[in-house]
Amino acid sequence: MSKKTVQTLEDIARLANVSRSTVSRALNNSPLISQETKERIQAIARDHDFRINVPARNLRLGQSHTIAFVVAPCYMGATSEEDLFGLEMLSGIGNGLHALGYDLLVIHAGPNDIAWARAYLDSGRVDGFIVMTSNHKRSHIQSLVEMHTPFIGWGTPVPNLDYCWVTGDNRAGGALATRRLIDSGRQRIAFLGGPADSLTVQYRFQGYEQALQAAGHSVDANLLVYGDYTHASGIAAMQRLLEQAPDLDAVFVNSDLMAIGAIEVIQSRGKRVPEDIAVIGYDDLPIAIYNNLPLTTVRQNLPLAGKLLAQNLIQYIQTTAITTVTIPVELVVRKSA
Amino acid sequence: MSKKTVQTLEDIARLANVSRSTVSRALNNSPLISQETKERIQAIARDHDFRINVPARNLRLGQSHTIAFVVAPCYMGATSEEDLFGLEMLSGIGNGLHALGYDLLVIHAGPNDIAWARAYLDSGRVDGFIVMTSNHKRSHIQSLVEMHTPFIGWGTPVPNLDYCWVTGDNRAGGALATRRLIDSGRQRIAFLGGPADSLTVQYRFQGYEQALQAAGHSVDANLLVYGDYTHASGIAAMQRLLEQAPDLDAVFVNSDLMAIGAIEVIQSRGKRVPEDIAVIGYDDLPIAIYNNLPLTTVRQNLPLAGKLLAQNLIQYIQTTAITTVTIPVELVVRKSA
DNA sequence: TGCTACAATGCAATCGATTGCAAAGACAGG
DNA sequence: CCTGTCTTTGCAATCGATTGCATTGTAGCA
Repeated sequence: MSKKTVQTLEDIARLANVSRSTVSRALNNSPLISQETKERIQAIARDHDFRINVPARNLRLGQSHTIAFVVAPCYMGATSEEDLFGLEMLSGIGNGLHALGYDLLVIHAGPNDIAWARAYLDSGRVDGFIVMTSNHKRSHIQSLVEMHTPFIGWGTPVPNLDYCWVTGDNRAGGALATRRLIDSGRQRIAFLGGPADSLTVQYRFQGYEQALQAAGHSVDANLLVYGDYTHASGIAAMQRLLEQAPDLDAVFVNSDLMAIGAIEVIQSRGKRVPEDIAVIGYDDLPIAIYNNLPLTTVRQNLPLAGKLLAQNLIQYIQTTAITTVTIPVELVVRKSA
Repeated sequence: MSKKTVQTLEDIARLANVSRSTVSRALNNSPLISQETKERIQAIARDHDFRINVPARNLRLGQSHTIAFVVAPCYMGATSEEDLFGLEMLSGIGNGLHALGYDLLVIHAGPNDIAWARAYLDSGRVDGFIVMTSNHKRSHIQSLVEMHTPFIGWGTPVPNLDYCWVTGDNRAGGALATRRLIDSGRQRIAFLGGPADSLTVQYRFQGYEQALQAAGHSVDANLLVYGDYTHASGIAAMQRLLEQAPDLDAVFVNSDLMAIGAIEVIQSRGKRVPEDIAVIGYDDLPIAIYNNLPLTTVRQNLPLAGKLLAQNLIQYIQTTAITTVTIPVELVVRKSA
């Protein structure tokens, strides 16, 4: 690409007949410079559309003004529940960072090490990280915290660890879905969860439980079943559910993928959705919208999440203030419930 | 994050009792340094797990060793056909770049300007760009070429413009799908395209045409109809198609989203897929797999595409050699055809 | 007029790595 | 023993921007 004539502060300085310190100060809006000079210099810079050399500034300032978004290395289709909306989230993060003058780097890292953290930090390429909590072992998150790595997590927080995070309100999500089912007159509402040992799932269950109790129902162990977020596990879990409780008339499923599997099973048994059995999913992925039977599902505000991740991480970097935020969740009503 | 004791070349130099030039050369494996010293220094660096300061090196070298992936700013659901597989592609690109020692920056840019190019280049933050051709006006791609911007495009190349690109083989994709339909005995095969003025669509049509002719069939204008890749347009187009040619028994659709819409229409008219009308989509998005009726569709090898984009762009930056590659495409046979 | 105070600007060091050139040491040939 | 050659290493300038401190200029005040 053809080089411009005006490349450095020095060049501007020459044009303006001042020193390069003055130019630097003028462009940074320092109060040391007279209004007049400031405007003159800024005009010159604008006219030659001058772009400051970011690496040089970063070197001098000892920071990179860049944040890394850490993603799992391989996306063989739909890996984890929280991977799927990566791009949508990335967009929010990108905008949030951009507004604060930061750039967004994407790095790929396996769940098996956290060497990337030191590597990227020590080499001065990034100032902090955004990680999907679910992609990392508990112990890794803990290491990050212990090394005082500047990072923020997306997803259900690891308990007893002081770090910045943003998460969707799983309890509210569970309650919202369950309440909808109750309100539409369902009596036997099942819970088809993700992995039972996942906190995320436990919170959703709590929401489910609370909503039931608030309506005078109680939870029936026969109506509880767990999968691993995949389509196949949704099918298997739904089959079990129908055996344990053939009389169920609704099911709150922890992922859209499992929900679609569940619907297949229900329909193959000759029952109708939602007339005989209502189904609510979670995540609001594209597959929920364009499914043959559009899914009623729980959606998180991803653009907002991205923005908060960006803002709070940078706030942490600048002030070491630890913020944690739980963002609201909404029910998208379509055809399945 | 706690600072390490060994941070700079100077620190290593002190430990090894040499000058910092020697350390620099040793770590860069310069032939000027004796094997012995080299190993000694490298060992020290390793033991203190030293990470070189990348911004400083980049400043000195006048390059950033960073590539920007340009994505459209807003993902309101399924914007453009080629946006959806962003993350999968990103993964391939990331790996390709990483292998070559480059980092991956993500920048958001509207289709309405290309100021980002100059801004990022002049500021020295990136060495080149990867852009989705379909997200930019022809004139913008042309501007990029004229400014000698180092970039590579993904998607059908703009004609008569010399630049690096990687694209899926649309002609082959069209032919592959059509041949499959012919081979399974279909007689009246329709073409439901994306925008008629898009080259991508025209190539797919050519594949369709060639396959028909090779089998002794010819193209019937009544079997041709166009949409804009969206679900809604798929529905509308399919309705038109069924009016123009009620006797059709197969349709090759240019996107999975439209294909799903088309199937809805077909089924609502009381016909069966694939028995009465076979449907083949394009892209192999998750919605194709998990659709109620899993879609037979055309898939591009995105991880490969990403890797090639990375490699060829860097090759171009280093040698200004313009490479263009058309990657193969495969048919994924599921239930719809 | 002379002195202080302050506003505006310039000088030069600095961030950390690279690299052309100079210098030092080793060694062989005469 | 001297000199030329070659290998190995160090010195110091450089990339471009920031910033503490010194300097210049100007105005205010007695």
